[in-house]
Amino acid sequence: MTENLLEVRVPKDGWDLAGFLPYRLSVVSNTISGDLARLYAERYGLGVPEWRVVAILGSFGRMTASDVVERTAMDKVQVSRSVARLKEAGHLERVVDAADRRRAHLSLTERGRALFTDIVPRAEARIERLLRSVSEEDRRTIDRAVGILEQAAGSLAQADG
Amino acid sequence: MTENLLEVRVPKDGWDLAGFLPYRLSVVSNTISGDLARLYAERYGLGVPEWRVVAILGSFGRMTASDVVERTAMDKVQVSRSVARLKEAGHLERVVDAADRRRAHLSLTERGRALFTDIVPRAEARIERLLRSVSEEDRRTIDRAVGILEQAAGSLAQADG
DNA sequence: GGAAATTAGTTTCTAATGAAACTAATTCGG
DNA sequence: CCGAATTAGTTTCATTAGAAACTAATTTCC
Repeated sequence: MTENLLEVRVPKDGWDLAGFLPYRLSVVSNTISGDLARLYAERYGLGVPEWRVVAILGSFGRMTASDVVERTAMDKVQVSRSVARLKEAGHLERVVDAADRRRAHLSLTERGRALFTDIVPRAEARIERLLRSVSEEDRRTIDRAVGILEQAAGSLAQADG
Repeated sequence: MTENLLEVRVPKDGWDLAGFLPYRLSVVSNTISGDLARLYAERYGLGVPEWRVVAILGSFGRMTASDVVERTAMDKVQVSRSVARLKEAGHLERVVDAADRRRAHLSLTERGRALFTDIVPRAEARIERLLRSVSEEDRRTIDRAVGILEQAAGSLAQADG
């Protein structure tokens, strides 16, 4: 009765994509992210990567683009472009570092901070709606599971690819 | 001590993207999918959408493109293109339905089936490597959590967007 | 039976993506 | 110090994704 979880069975001629962890995760994640993406786009004209940069700066304050890359696991091209758009829109400002002029410190402007404090509760509300019918205990299960996966995926990331 | 899981706290001036469920899920999911995508691409010259179509047909046998869309939550454009490439590569064949000539039945060719049976164990092995250090109990936690999320996300999907 | 609506699937067009090359500033090694 | 290597960040370019329009076949409904 060892159920062979997450691994499913090797195909004689029936193997089920729908039971395959990476696939299931991507469907779930895309569905949820898509829902939020709609919120950001419709209401604020903001793409997901931009929102992430806002969220990071809103959460942790001033930092460089490289710091953002490190914290978000976004790639630097995406960060660079998001920053450009956000600056354009007046949501953040760049201050070139005096000591090392390759680097620039990013921080939210007044406008950017307003955006941040406006979005966060709405995003929370979306998640709350999603989890409306999920019990407190099940939420803990989710939280725990994601933590486990983060750790596992982390080791994967550093062990090359 | 109610810990307010997954919801975190509303920003006075500290709200943490890194604790935000959609974000965490997308990082985890992208890391894992990225790893597999590399396998498909390097070894078989196959993109993720193509692989999904192969996996579905390999798992469930003959079906139409619409059926594939329904089972995978991929969009129809992506399915259409994947099918075209797979046909080109000789991995699947299309048989137009006699009764309804808009529809075509897709199934793996010999080659396609060989591809499928070759990939599946390798994909499984990757997942096994990922979960190497994860206990049986934690695997069950993951499985349960993803199931809960699937259900929650499912209700989200049908309640418009 | 035939115009209008629906469905299956494809094509087109634009925007997003990411790898790789590039620029500019800094550090390292001798 | 000064040339080579490194680092921060940007730009270019080719691919990919996805929305919307489109084609073709089939239903619906009067």
